Amino acid sequence: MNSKTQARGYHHGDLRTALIEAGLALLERDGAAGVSLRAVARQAGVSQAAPYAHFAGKRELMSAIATVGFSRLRDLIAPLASDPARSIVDLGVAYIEFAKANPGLYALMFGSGEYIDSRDVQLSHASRQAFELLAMKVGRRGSNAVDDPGPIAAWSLVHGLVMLLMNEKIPAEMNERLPEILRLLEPGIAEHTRKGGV
Amino acid sequence: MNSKTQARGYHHGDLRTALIEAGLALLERDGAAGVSLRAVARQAGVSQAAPYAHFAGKRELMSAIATVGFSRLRDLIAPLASDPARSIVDLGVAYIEFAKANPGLYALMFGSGEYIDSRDVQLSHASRQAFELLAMKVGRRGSNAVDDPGPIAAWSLVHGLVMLLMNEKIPAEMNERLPEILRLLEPGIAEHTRKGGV
DNA sequence: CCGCCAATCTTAACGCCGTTAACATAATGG
DNA sequence: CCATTATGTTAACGGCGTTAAGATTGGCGG
Repeated sequence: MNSKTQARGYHHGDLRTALIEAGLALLERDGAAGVSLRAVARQAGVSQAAPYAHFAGKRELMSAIATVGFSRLRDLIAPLASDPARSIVDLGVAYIEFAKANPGLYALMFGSGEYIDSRDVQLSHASRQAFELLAMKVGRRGSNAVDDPGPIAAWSLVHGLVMLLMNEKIPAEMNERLPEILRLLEPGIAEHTRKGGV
Repeated sequence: MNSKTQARGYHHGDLRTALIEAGLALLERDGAAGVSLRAVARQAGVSQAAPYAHFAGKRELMSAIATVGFSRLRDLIAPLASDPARSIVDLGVAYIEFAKANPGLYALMFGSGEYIDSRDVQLSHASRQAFELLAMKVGRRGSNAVDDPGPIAAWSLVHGLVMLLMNEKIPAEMNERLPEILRLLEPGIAEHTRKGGV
């Protein structure tokens, strides 16, 4: 079915990709706890030690999976970020929907350094790309995203909401009031943009 | 040295407490990955299966540790929340400092359900207490915290900031601009309070 | 076309983990 | 005072990440 997922002989053909896809599948099926190198290898129809030909260890596999997650997030919000008809709140809602649709993946992407290596080059590059899309809409023009408190506040608010909702720290009823919550940041951002903008 | 930490005979005396304290110590020394039931038991000078006399399994121990974390957080912010001279931003800064001083513990408290049981009675009670202190300062009077978007937005913003800083998704230089970022929420909260307040 | 090399994959083993079962010890209270 | 019960021990199970040693194979230089 898939392009190269059919293992035939001794060699797989595209095991690296197959392992990442198997990891993504296990992540959503059984949660992060269900993702083990051995389980991923099993899922890909390969022996337990085979992944070590493509990844130095578990953290590297997990980082690769998280990188795929950031790419998907970027692809999801890119059209919204460049569409002037979409508001900041629209962007936030789409972001939250991505997290709710892929809870295991999202938790991996933003989890502590236990599973992934935050300094992995591919990974931090992918996460920066996603962030800059957000900043394009939120930030004041002419400043680079990393120095601008506006986008950072927006990302933090949205990310915090997602985490607290997912881990049941705030009640699920709040799901329907997300736009209302996100809007609370708008006056502050507007004021800040006016003060510091071009 | 400690009150009852000195194991003497066959029976420990207060093993439950000792295990939680050992877990807290390992959490900060080696990170969440270094906390295993066996390591905790070892640290407490007791056999590998001894913890099962006090906890049903690893998740229950971890939940107990996280509960202690929420109690500490509550004790830290309680005086600030009830002091009218302290602003919302002061509260947020103190919160973030707690997280930075206890990164392993904080990550456990707000981590996914993999290690802890979010529905644990003690745990959710302790986390609610801490949240209500925040709401006392941020929320509009007369509404219960859980229904008020203001406190939820404030908590989300602060929590998101902490997580993104800890996991190196935003640069560490932002540490010095936290008050500036937190202030971005103030206009929105003020407006919202005026509209819906008593 | 052939032979060799490097990449890829396998099996086997190590120590660590969570958990359970069977048993030992000690504190307590009827 | 002795039996019950809470607390602790040792031993074992399967699963995990990782490494070592060897098998298989695709591809490239001759």
